[in-house]
Amino acid sequence: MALRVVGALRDDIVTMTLRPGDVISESDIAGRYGVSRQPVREAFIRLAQQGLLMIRPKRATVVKKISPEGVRQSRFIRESIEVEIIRRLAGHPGADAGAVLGELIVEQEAASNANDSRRFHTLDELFHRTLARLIGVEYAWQLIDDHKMQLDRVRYLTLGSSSSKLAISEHKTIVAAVTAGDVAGAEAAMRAHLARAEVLLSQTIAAHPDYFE
Amino acid sequence: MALRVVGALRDDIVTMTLRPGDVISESDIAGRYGVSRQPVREAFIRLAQQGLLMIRPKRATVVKKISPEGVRQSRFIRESIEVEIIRRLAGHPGADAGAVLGELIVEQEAASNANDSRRFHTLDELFHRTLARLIGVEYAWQLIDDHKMQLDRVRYLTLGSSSSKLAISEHKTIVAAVTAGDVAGAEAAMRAHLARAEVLLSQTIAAHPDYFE
DNA sequence: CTTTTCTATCTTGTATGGTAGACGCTCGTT
DNA sequence: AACGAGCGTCTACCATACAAGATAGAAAAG
Repeated sequence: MALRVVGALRDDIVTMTLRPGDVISESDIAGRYGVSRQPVREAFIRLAQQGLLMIRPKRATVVKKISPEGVRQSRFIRESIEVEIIRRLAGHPGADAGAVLGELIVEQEAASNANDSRRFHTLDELFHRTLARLIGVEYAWQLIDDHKMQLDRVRYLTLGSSSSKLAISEHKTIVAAVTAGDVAGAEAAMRAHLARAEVLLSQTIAAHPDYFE
Repeated sequence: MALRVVGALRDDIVTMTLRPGDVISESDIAGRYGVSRQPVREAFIRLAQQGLLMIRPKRATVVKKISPEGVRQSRFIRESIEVEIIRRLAGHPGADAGAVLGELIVEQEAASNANDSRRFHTLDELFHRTLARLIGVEYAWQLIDDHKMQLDRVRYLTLGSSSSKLAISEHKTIVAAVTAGDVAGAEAAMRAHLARAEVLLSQTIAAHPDYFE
């Protein structure tokens, strides 16, 4: 049941129901979920290790503000790994890689046309995860996923401004380069695709400066 | 004081004082360190999140066996990031990069000549961390450090077989390529340097099969 | 002798009480 | 009026007690 608290709190944080800077306490959350303080405490520890909370001994626990530097370095990590993935994939593209990825893009177009940004986000994530799976490093994506929570908070603030058409176009470019075995082209396309998150961050900082440190 | 337990247990695990597969319990560790069960429990949670322990509900807690697949993927992550680091560094080598790294290599040679493998290991780690710092992504190295614990357990099993001379030679090759601005050469040197860990893993699995899953 | 069932014991999980530290407010002093 | 000291209150932290599940071994039945 402590895990339930973890999930609930994490959702509240990434959906900005609990906003950066908000102060919470073990007793507070315990009463809100009808459990004891102990499971809440353990949930706090888990979330603090994931960088979502900041436990201040003897004082209080606050929802961590988003660190622009941290987001920047998370982006660096993601770009490093995804570039390596795409290079290896373009170097040895499996037989069914093009088909599997193409199928995903079709679904993304459907979601985009239906203006279902939530589903598009899920499919976008699945696209990148599939790239990792195709070369047998799905665990690596799991790592990215952990560090992506910070960026997801940013993304949630700018929902609706989803330029899904552009993203789909970039996905197509990537897949084309992969199936053609064009390593350098695939790498460049991936870097361009990921670079768009940079402007997203700048815009969000300007729009919500109090959520950042 | 819970953090003290975390540190002590982590040291015991990476130094193989607590071996993979060993069963421990909260009460056991609590009595051993003269504290209550609660701090120990929180320490277990932290170490479980770091992949060193496996909490089996209502049964027991075991020191996680080393997953060859996990080590392999950790190596993939590390190689991805370090290659990206070295490429950027070779592309824009700072003025003092060569001097700083050269100084570290000198110390490594001293440690190697003195057969101080413990100090050499520290200096080796510092070398790679410095590479990250030189392009402003020290946080990225911190990530590698977390995932490196698994490999450190392997490394501890094969202490003494440290081919430090070879490592130093490879470090020199890397630094030379960086100062020369040779991006491709630096990348190749780094990949070769990291690839040696692969054979280390195979040898260790053969020598201690019961420590792996 | 084999198999099955039940119980004793060990484990983690949860709840609650007490402790020490840090902040903020009030009251006293200058 | 302005500043400082003291006290109340809130916090995370630790210790203890209780509860529930899972296993191992003994005992009983076949």
